[in-house]
Amino acid sequence: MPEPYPSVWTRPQRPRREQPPLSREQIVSAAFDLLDAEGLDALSMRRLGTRLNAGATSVYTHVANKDELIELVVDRVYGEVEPPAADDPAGWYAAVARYAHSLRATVLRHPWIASVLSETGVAYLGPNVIRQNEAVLAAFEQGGFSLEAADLALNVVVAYVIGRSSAEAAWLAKLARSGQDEREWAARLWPAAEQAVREHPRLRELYAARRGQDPVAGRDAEFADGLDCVLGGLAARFSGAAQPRRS
Amino acid sequence: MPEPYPSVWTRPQRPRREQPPLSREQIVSAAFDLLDAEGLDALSMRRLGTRLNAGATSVYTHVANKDELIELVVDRVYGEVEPPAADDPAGWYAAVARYAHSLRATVLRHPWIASVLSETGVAYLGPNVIRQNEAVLAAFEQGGFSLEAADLALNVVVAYVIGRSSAEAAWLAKLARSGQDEREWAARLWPAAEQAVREHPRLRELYAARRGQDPVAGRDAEFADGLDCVLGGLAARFSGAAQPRRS
DNA sequence: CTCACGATCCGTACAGTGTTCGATGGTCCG
DNA sequence: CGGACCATCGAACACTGTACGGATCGTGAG
Repeated sequence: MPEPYPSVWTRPQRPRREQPPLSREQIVSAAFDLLDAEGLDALSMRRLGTRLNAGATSVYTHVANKDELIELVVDRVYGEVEPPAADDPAGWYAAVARYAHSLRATVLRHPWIASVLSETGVAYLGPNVIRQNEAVLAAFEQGGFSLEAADLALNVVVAYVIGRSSAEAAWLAKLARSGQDEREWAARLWPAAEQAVREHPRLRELYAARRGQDPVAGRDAEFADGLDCVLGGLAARFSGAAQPRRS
Repeated sequence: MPEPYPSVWTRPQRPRREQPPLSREQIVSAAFDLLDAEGLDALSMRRLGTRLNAGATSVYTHVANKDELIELVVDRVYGEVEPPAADDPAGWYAAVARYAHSLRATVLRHPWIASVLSETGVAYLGPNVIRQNEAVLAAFEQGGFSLEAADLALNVVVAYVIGRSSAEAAWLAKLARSGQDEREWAARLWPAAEQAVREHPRLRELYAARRGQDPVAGRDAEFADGLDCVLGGLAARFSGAAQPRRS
């Protein structure tokens, strides 16, 4: 590569500090956009840098790690979840159900988060996570749960919602990567699936029944149904005054 | 680097095909061992190759992708889970509970799987997964669940178990990476945690109560308790004859 | 027996990755 | 005006997954 003629004219000449140079806030936003637009694989420090009109490694002045960056982004995602309102007049059941739906919707809106939640292990100390957990505990208490029962209930609900929507999000992310429509993909999957369940009558029947149904509506309904079961179980055990069996 | 004197003598001379050269089975086993021993980051195609006394890229003859390799390993992990026995005399509840415990134990035995499950989205077509799902469906049917109810119940249980134990596994994996003891780590985390929940009375009380308790036993008990709630909810809704609310 | 073929293996190479380090140069305080 | 700070960034390091092409093998056909 021929070295450019060195003179005042060829030299980049005052790299102009024109942006409010950089800030953690900005960086997290940019990373967030990048993730939403192109998925987890597309987030590299270099690309993030250039997207900020900054050098590749300038990010490290404001963020120690890529991991740390991701923790920050994860908490920002949690910021989109609507926590249950204190003293929801519709009762704890409806409040928690709304929360669960909001949590799932948020995960599905940012499917890349699935691949990351299991590494952070639900970023325990993020301020948004903490605020929401407190609010959910309050909602359960309002419904007559003891604090220990509320804790147990919170963990059950979160586990269910995250477990379920992570799987859904992984599916959506795979779809997005391959750029195909959901029905199209499902069609291509059918032969393999039918082959795989050939010897398993129950699964075969279920798969056959699901054929040709609207997958989105089906998932929504199944989530709601399952949530109903979970909340029902919690209500039966705790609502009113009871204590959890242990401790 | 000085080129070695080229002659018959310096040339490596018949690289001797001595191993039963390679096989998908072998490769998956080696990857499995590597993952268990050193975690997900330690699995690179090159290291896997050398561990097999094979060249770095020889693996690609038997496996198309790293992703494909991981799918295979995941299904092998599922092979360790004990499916519920058909016609368990203890009843569907106990059978499913045993299955849930086995699933969790398996995940915790191989914590790296947490980071991978959410990308594969529960490797839907792996033979082991399918076999187990069929068995669980059977167990539910034996308990009087309709097939649709059994499907719903299966998904609820799996979501709960995976959601919960993924988070636990992520925690364990982080511990393993840092090489520290669990109590040690917890001690280092305390100040930050207490700071974070300062304004949140419920969480603060819960954290304080947990202080100094055995974390392993606590997690086991909480899992069992939560599982009880979930299964209770399912039983209340379906066991006996009822249908799920939405067909 | 010869020879060609297909499968297998592996060295090399490419385009990337996260992260470290040292130099650069702008900004502000004394 | 001097000097201390500090954000920025280019270059470099040790890796990564994988495509490609040549080498080597077992095997079966002629």
